[in-house]
Amino acid sequence: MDCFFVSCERIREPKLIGNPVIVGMGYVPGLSRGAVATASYEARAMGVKSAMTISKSISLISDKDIDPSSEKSGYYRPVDIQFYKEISGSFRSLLDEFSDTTRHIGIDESYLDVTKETNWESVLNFSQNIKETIEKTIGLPSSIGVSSSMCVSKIASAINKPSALVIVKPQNTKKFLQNLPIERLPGIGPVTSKSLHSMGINTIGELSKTPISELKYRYGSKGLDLANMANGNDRKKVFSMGPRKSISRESSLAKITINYDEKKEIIEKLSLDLGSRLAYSNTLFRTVSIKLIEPPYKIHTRTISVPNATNDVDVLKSSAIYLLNEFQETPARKLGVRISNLSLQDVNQTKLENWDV
DNA sequence: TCTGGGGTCCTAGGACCC
DNA sequence: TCTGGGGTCCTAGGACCC
Repeated sequence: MDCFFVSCERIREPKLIGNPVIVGMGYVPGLSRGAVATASYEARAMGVKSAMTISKSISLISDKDIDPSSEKSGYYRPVDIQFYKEISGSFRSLLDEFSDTTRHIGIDESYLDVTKETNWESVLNFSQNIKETIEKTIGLPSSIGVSSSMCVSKIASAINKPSALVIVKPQNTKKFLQNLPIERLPGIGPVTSKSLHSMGINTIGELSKTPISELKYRYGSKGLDLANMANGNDRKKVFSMGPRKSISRESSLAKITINYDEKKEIIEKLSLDLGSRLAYSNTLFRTVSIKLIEPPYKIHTRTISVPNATNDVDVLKSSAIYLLNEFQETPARKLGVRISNLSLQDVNQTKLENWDV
């Protein structure tokens, strides 16, 4: 989806269409707080970028709801993740009608296996049809990339945003990737990118010429993935999502605190929050983790596993608090609780226990 | 540059088992 | 008392993604 959060706001508030729009996390209407989650393309053209502070953004584009007379003005809205999730759901089910094999990633991105289309002409029609249907029935603008691999399709979908349709035929893959910066490859973040630049590798073409042995030596299994992607040999298949591996809750503190009771209270609240999600599913957990971010940004994690899978909220809560004990004196800016090692409750559990007896 | 919330995968070391 | 080879599970941290 193109600037998904903004597009969602435009669905329920059409006056935002065509105007600069900024959706901010931690933003409170009327205050210059928080950071930019998503900016419309009109706002981006005026210099607003993701993750920029709202106050910086307001210095570029003032808030039209506050100052309607201003020449350079746009609309600011807080993130309403529940609403976006609803829209995401309808867009996913729409895509599921187009292909048996879909993989939905995050809130606004999906892969479709369209191998059954037999030629590129039909792929083009198919893709245009999807794009128009999403636009007409849900009101969402989107960009689509088509190729013979997930990796190249992803890059292609992003290369001409917004509202783009890019098809890369197999014989053109090398040429397409050749001069793109390595940052376009999924899996290359700030750390890997810096490391590759230090080796003099700046484009995907240059990466593809680097000996695989060297990439493997420096980056382990990831090095092999990089080599494959750079050569357009990404063999990952589109498959539906497996079961969820972990569930977590975290929250940034209004103020950095060192006080143990305050930290404990937050950990308890997050645990209960997680627990309430378990109550209505038949999910069991075996492992509990906490996360504590110490200023300026040092991440600590502690983990403990219990012998038997459970959905007992008290076990969750007391485990989390037990783990917190090690950080009695540590200042925290953010705290989180996570459960993992998930399994589904076995309906025959009781029977089995009886057998054990 | 500063740092929201929810995830996944990988690595490396340690404990433990046969 | 010293310690092979092969394996599993657990934990802490890091990198990355939307």
